Amino acid sequence: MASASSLEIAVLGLLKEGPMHGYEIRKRLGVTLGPLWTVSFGSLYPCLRRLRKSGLVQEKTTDGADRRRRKAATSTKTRRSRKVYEITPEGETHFFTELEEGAVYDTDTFQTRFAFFRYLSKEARIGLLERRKVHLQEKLIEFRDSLQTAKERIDAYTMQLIEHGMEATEQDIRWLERLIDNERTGEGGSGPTGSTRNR
Amino acid sequence: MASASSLEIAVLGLLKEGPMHGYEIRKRLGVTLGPLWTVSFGSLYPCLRRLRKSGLVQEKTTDGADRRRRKAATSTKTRRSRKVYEITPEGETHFFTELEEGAVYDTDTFQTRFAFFRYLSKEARIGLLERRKVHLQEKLIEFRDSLQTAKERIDAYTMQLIEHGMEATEQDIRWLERLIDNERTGEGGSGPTGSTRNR
DNA sequence: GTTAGCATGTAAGGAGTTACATGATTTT
DNA sequence: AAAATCATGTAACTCCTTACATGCTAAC
Repeated sequence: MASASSLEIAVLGLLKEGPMHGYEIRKRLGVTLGPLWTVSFGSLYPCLRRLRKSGLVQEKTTDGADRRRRKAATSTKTRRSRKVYEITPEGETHFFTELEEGAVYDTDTFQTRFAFFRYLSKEARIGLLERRKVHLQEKLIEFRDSLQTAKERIDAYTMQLIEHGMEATEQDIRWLERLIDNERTGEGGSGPTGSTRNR
Repeated sequence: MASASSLEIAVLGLLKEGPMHGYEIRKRLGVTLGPLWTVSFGSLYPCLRRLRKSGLVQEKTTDGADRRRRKAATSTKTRRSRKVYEITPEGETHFFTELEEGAVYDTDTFQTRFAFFRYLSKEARIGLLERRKVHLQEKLIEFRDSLQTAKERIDAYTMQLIEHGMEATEQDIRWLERLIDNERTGEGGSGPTGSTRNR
């Protein structure tokens, strides 16, 4: 069971909220992970097949009436035969393991974990945030070294690029520091922790 | 001649400074495009082959002494047979076309163009910066709509993700505005334009 | 003489995309 | 009846990566 892609994690995390079919998963991805995270069907359906083959999700056995046999359904929308997937116990285990152990070196990977932070303990959340912070600080040092070493040889535009990269990284670090602070003080009002377990 | 990848543009741009072999190109990419831009050889060499087949670069005919025939060279480092590439006139044309017409929707694509801004006219530079700015402003609107539409349904952590995404985008826009301003005022001190044509 | 660094290249594979193919249901 | 939307899936392609294979030259 090789390390899962961000998409696999996101699908598992979404299915934890309840059984869903592919088309719906795609729509919800944009809501849960931010409007910029979109996935094509050509990527999503093969992903679902992989997850099913690994036993991390399964096709839901349509409880009660068999959808396919009904004609002219009673207001319950029938539509085309949809495959509704649900997460398996193995999928849950895998999801939690991946969520905690996930690499923090890649922005996408980190953001995918972050979007499902509500499923982690406060300690695990702080751990991931700290690891991400350390990584960004190392990145910042790389930027500084690069400026130091190449100072004379680099183009003014490259300089702008590097300086802007540093500013963006510094802003990311400040964001992480605020989040860590929020977690530590337990926050008592509109903060993250207990909220939005809306299901 | 399909639209070139960022790597192809970067290689052509680097070769405009003078003939180079693959190993050296890789080292210089990090200097010109910032420390985070690295490419593996497994990606670079096939790219060079593609560029040669398209006639955008050519193997330099070793002027003067033929490297391979010399034994025990006279202090000039011989090393292993290296293939030195140089940009062709077609490559130059292609480079300029791609540089000006390049998409601004993708961060990598834009940054690659930006790193070679010194080869563009002030008007072309301002044009690209403005197009990038418009794109980021549209992205910002997408973020805002997403918050508006999903307000009630989204998790507090997703909210943090979206808000941070917006802050980062706003910072990017301010950076672009500063750059546009610099270009317009023609800047008279340490600004971009005339500097660093150091070769 | 062995290790480190310079130098080029191939093979396999991962993770995504677009375009295509198909078909059901709802709205106009 | 046509068009839009819901719904699933495959095929071909892109662009990158890691791991491997090879070999030269300089330094210890």
